Formats: sequence, C-alpha cells, structure tokens
Amino acid sequence: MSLVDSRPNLLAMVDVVLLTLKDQRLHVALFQRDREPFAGRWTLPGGFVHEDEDDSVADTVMRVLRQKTGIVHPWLEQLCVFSGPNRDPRGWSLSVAHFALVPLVELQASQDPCGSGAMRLVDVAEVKSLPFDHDRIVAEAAERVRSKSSYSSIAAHLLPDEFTISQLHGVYQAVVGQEINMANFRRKISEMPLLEEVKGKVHHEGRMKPAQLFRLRPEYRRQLLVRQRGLA
Amino acid sequence: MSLVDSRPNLLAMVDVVLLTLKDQRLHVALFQRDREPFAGRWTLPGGFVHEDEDDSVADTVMRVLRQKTGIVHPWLEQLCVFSGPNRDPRGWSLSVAHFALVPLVELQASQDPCGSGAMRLVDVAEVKSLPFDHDRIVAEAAERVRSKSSYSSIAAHLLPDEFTISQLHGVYQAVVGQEINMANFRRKISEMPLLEEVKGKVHHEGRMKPAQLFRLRPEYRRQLLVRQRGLA
DNA sequence: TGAATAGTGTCTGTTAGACATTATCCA
DNA sequence: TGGATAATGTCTAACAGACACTATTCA
Repeated sequence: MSLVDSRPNLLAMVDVVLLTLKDQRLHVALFQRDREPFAGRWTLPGGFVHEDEDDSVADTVMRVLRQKTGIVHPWLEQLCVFSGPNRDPRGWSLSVAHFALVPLVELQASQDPCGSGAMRLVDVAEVKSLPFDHDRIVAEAAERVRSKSSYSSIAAHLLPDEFTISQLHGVYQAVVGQEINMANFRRKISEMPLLEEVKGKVHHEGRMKPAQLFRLRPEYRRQLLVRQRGLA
Repeated sequence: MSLVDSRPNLLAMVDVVLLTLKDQRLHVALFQRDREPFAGRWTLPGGFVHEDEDDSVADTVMRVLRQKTGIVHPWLEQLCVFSGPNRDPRGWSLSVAHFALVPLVELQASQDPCGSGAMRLVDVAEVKSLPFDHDRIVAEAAERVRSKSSYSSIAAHLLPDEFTISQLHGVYQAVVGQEINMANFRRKISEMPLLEEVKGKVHHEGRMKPAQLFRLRPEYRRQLLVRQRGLA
C-alpha cells in the first residue's frame, strides 16, 4: 500500500464556530464566501490545513481566525470531526470543527480593520440552510457550550475581561436558556475560587446602584474551572 | 489556490484506544506493527482513511477494528484530533483518535479467529514509550473514560450484556480509581432508569448468596444515561 | 422618597455519604 | 451454624433552590 494510494483526494480542513453573546442571545459569526463552491453564501469561517505553515490543526484555526477577523486570543476548543464523501462537493473531506468564544466588543473591534469580506452575527437558534453540513456543526457547538456551561466557567469567556456578577448571571441565563436564581448564583460564584475583585472599580449604568467589577483569576483565564455539582 | 496545493502530503488516519477491564484494572489493547515505521513495536490499532470504502472516519475505525480484532459492535466514541508535522515520520499527519469499550470476554473471543498479528493487553497506568504520540492518546482516552464515568453510564459497556450490581460496582471503582460505598452505589443505580432485571436469572459464584442479574435497558445500549449529580 | 439594581440572610426539602442491619446462599 | 456476599434501612451533614430582606445609587 503506497502512501498515495491511501489518501488520493482527501480534503483536510478546519471549520470554526465563532460564538459571542449579543442582546442576551448566543450568536454565531458567519462569513460570505468569495469563491466556489457556494460563492456568495454565508458559512462558517474555515480553511485547509497548510502543512508548510501550520504545526497543528489548532494553528490552522488560529490562522483562519486571524485572517478573517483579526482575533488573536479567543477561547478555543476542538469540537469534533465531520467527515464523508458528500459534505463538500469538492470530494471526500475531513473537517476538524472547533468553537471559539469571544466578547462582542472584541469581535466588533477587530472586524473592520481586516476588512476581509462581510461578517454577520446570527442567533444560533435561527441558523438554518447553511451550505456544507454547517447547520449541524453550529448545533453541535451550541449544545456543547450549553452543556459545559452548566458545570464550568466556560461562559465567562463571552464577556470582556472585567464584568459584574449581574452580567455573568445574564450570560449564564442566556447560554443555558433558563432562569437562574440571582441570589443563589451569586453565592455559588463567590464560594468558588473563580473570580477576583477589581479593587476600587465599579460598573455604573443608568441611575442605579453601581456594581463591583470582577475578573477571572489568572489561573482560570486559559483553563476552565469545573464544578462538581454545577453552576446553574 | 488549487486543491493539490492545499494538501500536498497530508496523512489522514484514525487511531483507536481499545479499552477493557482485566483484573479490575483498565487495560488497553496494543498490536505489534508488521511494517515500517516502527515495525515490531507495539502501538494502537489504526489506519488510513480509505475514501473508496469509508463513508466517514467512524467507518474507518469500524473497518480497522473488524480487521484487527473481529469486533463489530463496540461502544465507540470520537476522542479528539492529534496532528502535526512530527508525530509520524512519514510526514504531516492528522489522526482522529477514538476510544472503544468492550467486555474482556468479547475481546478474548474475537482475538484468535482473525489471527492478524499479536495483541497484548496493557494496564493503562503502565503504558509508556509507545511510538508516535500514542502515549498521549492513551492517557487522554483513559482520562476521558474516567471523567465520563463519574456522571454517566459509560462504564457499563466494559461488562458483558448481563451482570450483577456488584460487578458494575467493581467496574466503576476500577475506572474512577477510588472506593465507592456499595450501599449508596446500589441505591443510586436502582433509582435511575438504567437497568432492568433479567427475570429469574441469578449469578452464582462460590458458595455465597447468588446475585440478581441485570442488563442495560434497551434505550441505553447505544446511548449514555447522564446523571445530573454523579454516580460516584 | 421612590424606582431600580446590588448584595445578604434564612429557611426548607433533597440527597450524598456513612454505617448498621437483615437476607440468603452453601459447606 | 458460620462464613460470605446480597440487599435494605436509617441517620446526618451539606447543599440547592426559594424567597425575604437590606443597601446604595440617582432623579
């Protein structure tokens, strides 16, 4: 069996479900394709593995994100592999799907500078009829984030570096899709070693009582805090 | 950008961490390689994606397992992708790692009939110095199974179709690696809809009181039961 | 002071874990 | 009958969820 025989025409690629929170709803970033197949249609950002540039599929994803959005350090996780002869009209393909979480402000800030094609944010609940099998990939990613949110600190990466407990509460409610009692959420969050106060800084909005700002403790900025008995 | 330029020499493959329980310890099945690279060395079973035969990477895995062990219907899950220019001396490679769970009896029964090379069962805690990055793949798989066992029914797939609560208890203890109170385990398992009695059948061993045999309810034979608050 | 949000205190039902007890088999 | 395992019952501390309450800001 020669090497060439073993993989004559296989396409190795990555696709990224770039998620953010907008209007208290989980949204996915879609990009307009500038070439065939499906030119002009909105799809997930993705691209082929470049063996000369990339040292791993994670590198491929970072390169794609950098080129299409300018985003450099998102929360990034591998989701799973989608593969088969029919998912891409160009041939048998294998796509390593990832999901990335970024705060909305970062996405808006980095969108224009690069100007590489139009981007759109779509509520994940309203995603449908995307080319390839991107519908399924989005659904899987949303479900993964929802499920991990119920027992880990993952959803905090949808907020900017500094945020109030109320904002974090809102994010969790939005992602898991159900009401969470504020008082109990507050207690559980503060019993965990997850957050630290940003001393002397408060968030002031409208004419209400200002709220203390918090940030993730350094040890959880690149790694999840996983609770045994859940956050919600 | 032509298609050929985008993936000139990429190797797309799968590797399988085939796990079973032996002597109350999690073991992985290793196979002796019959060709270069690393001929004669013990590694995970794996193989290249065959676009003409396989409709997905899951098909590739099933084909590899069937050819090397005769096993047809194991519990099978995708683990994650390992990739890079250096993990395989043949070039830039992308391996979709999977793990499979089978009862020991099934592994022993199906091993000889095919006779395709020697197989060895190694305690996952003692795996070291495997070729490629197979050490890491085994460690990841073991950790995944351990972690999922603490809140799901996954470990039941390490037992034959019919088993006693004691045996299930033993499996869980072995996989999560810590003592689990038998009385509480019994209560939690029976409060779940996971098992059904095999009416009239008991397991008789030694001169002790015989134990009732159970099996997974049909709905959980191909799907996990996930408990909110854990099994252990 | 009233409206709105920030933040705290308390009660209660559920459950995980520890452990005692009973049941059933065979030599 | 005694030894071994199977299976059940009971107590307690911890905790999730519900909700009442206080605090602080600005118009």
